[in-house]
Amino acid sequence: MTSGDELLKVLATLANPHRLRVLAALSGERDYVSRLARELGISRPLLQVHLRKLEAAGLVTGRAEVSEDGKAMKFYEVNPFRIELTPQAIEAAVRTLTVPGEEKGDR
Amino acid sequence: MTSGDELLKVLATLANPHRLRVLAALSGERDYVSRLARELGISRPLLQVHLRKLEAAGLVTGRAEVSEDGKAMKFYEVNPFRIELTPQAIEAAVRTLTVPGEEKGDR
DNA sequence: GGCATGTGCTAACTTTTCTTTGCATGTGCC
DNA sequence: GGCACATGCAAAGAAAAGTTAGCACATGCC
Repeated sequence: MTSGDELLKVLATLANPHRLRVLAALSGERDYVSRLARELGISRPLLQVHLRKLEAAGLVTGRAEVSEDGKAMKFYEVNPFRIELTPQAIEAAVRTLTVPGEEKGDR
Repeated sequence: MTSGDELLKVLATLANPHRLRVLAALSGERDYVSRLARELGISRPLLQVHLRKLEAAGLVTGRAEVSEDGKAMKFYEVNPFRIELTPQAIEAAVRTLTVPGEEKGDR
C-alpha cells in the first residue's frame, strides 16, 4: 500500500525542522493553529503551510470545530505511523517509484 | 547517539528519488561511479553530487581503488542502517534539535 | 597520437521550497 | 464601535537544492 512515491512524499515532509517540531508538539496532545504557533514561536501563516504539508502527507489530520464561546477553531492531531527505513525497504520502495516520463496511466 | 540534527540530515538526504535509486542499486552490490551512472541513466556529475550527499549523511561509503588494468576507480557501498520513524521517535529527536540561534556551544 | 575508459572539479543556470507580508472573513465582549 | 481572538488565502521575495555544461587529469590499447 505504501508506494515509493508515498514514501518519498513522507520523507520530504519530515525533512524539515519546523515540521518535526510540529509533529513532536502534536504528539502529546492535539492543538489548534494559533496556540500551536505561539508555542512553537513561529508565525501562523508559516505554521499553516507546514500543517498543510503534513496533512497532505497523511501524517496529521485537521478538524474544524467551534469552541464553547463560538470561535471557529481548527484542531490538528497526529496520525499514528511507523516507517522502517533500511536499505532493503528502500530497495523495495524504489521498484514502485514513478518515473518522470511514465505516468501511472498506461501507454 | 542519533541526534535530531543527524536524523534531519538523513531524512533530507533520503528525500530524493535519485538518491533512493542509488541506495537501491548499491543495496545489491557495490559499484563504481561511471557504471552506476550508466545503469541509472543519469549524468556522472549529477550522480557524484548525490553520492557525496549520501556519504555526508553516512549512508554510503566510497573507496578509491585501482583496477587490474590500472584505472583509478571509486567504489561505493551501502552502510547498513535501520531508522524507525514514529511520532514518539520524532518527539525524542526534536528534543536534541539545534535551534538556529543557540549553537552546540554554551551561553 | 588518438580514442575509450576512469576520476575530479566548479561556475552558472533552473527549479523548488521556505518565509514574510498583507488582507480577507468570522465570533464574543466591554 | 473597537478590541481580542479565531480562521483563511495568496502574492512576492529570499534561500536552498538540483542539474547541466565544460574543463582538468590519468591509464590502456591499437
